[in-house]
Amino acid sequence: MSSSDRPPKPRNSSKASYHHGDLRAALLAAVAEIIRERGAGEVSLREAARRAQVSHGAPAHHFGNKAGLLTAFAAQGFERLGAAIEAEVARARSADAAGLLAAAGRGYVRFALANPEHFSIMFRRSELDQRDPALTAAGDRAHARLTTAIQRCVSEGVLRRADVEAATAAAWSLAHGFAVLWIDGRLRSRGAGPDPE
Amino acid sequence: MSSSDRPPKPRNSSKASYHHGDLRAALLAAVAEIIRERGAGEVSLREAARRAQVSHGAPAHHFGNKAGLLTAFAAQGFERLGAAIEAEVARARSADAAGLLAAAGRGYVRFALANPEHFSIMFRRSELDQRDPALTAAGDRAHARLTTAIQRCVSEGVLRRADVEAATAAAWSLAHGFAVLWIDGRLRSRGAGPDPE
DNA sequence: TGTACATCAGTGAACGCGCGTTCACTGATGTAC
DNA sequence: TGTACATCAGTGAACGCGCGTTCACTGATGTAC
Repeated sequence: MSSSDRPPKPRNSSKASYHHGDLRAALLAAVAEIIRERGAGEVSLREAARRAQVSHGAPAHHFGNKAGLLTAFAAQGFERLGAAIEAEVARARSADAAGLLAAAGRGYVRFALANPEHFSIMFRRSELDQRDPALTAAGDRAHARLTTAIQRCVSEGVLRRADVEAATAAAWSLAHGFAVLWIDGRLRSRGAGPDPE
Repeated sequence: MSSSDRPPKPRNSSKASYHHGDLRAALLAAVAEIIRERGAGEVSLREAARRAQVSHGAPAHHFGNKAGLLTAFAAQGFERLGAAIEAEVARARSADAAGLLAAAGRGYVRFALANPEHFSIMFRRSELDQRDPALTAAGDRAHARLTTAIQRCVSEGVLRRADVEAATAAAWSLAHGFAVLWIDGRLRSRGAGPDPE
C-alpha cells in the first residue's frame, strides 16, 4: 500500500511538464474562451482558473491581480495586431503608398475579425493597467505600423503633410469602426468577406 | 408629541410629487452618472437605486431586471442619436447630397461625444434585451436617418446604386470609429473640436 | 365636501452566489556540492 | 551518480463584499359613490 497509494506521476506529455507547463498561456487562452462564450464582462480570475484546471489562487499568483491578467491579454492582442498589419503590408510590398495604407487597414480589420475576443478587451482602457510596459510597448508598435504607411503616402506625394493628422484619424476610424460594427453584428446582413475601403 | 413626531410632509417641490415623482428618469440619470464616474461595467441596480435615493428593490420593480434598466438606457440613447442626426441634417438643408451625408456623420459624432455614457451601452448587445420594442424602434429610427442621406446621394447621382451598401458601411464605420476612438481618448492628442471626414 | 375603497409604486428583509484578495502551506523542480 | 538544500509555482481555506432577485408588506394616490 505505502508505495502504491501515491497517484502515478503525470507523464511528461507534450504540454504538462514543469509544474503546470505553461500556466500563463493556458490562462490567456481561458480568457479568450470566456469572452467568446459569455462576453467580455464575464471574465473573472476564478473562472479562468477553472478552465485552466488550476486552483483559483493561481491566476493572482501569476498576474498579480485581475487587471494584470486582462492587461497581459490585451498586450497579446496588440502584438497580434501589429503582426497582422505587418503581414498585410508585406504582401502588398510592390503596391504604391495608397495601396500600402489600404493593406494596413486590411490587416487591422483582419486581426479584429480573427481575434474579436482580444479586440474587445484591448480598448477597455479603464480595466487595464496602463502603466504596464509590455502593454504600452505592444500598443506603440502596432500604432507605428499605421503611421509608417501614412508617412509613405506623404513621401510619395499622395498626401500633403498638413493632412497627415486628419488622414491618420480617418484611416484609423474607418478600420476601427468597421471592425467594431462587424463584430457587433450590425454590418453582417449581407456581403461576403471583409472589404477594405 | 403625538402630532409632532411625524416628520413634516415633503413639500410639493417642482420635482418630488407623486410617489417619487419620476423614478424612471431619475434611475436613467443615475446610470449615466455611474458610467461617467466608474465605467460601463460598474452599473448595478443597487447603485442606481442608491443614487436615485430609493430602496434597492425599486429599480427591479420598475424595469423588471437589470437588462431592463440597461435596455431602457440604450433606447434613450438611440432616441437622442436619431434626434442629433436629424438636427444636423436640418441645419444643412440647403447642401447637396454629399453635404447631407457629411451632416449626418457630424450628427452621429456629436451625439457620441456629448453622450459617451449612452454610447458605451448602446452597442453592448449581449447585455440588452434585444426583443424590447422601444429599443428596436429607436434603433431603427436612428438607422433610417443614415439610410435616407445615402439614398439622397443616389437620387442626385453622386453615388451609384451598386455602391450603396459599401458606402453605408464606410460612412457608418468612419463615424462610429471616430467616435469610439475619440471617447477612448486615443485620438485626443491634438486637434480642436470634432472634425467630420 | 366627505368617506370608502382599490390600485400599485416603492419598501426592506432575506436568500444564495460568485467574486477578488490574502496567506500560511506544500511539494516539485533546479542547483550546489 | 547521489545527496542536501533553496526556490517558488501552485494550493486551498478563509475573509468580507456587493450583487440580482424574490416577496410579503405599506401607505400614498386616484376614483367611485
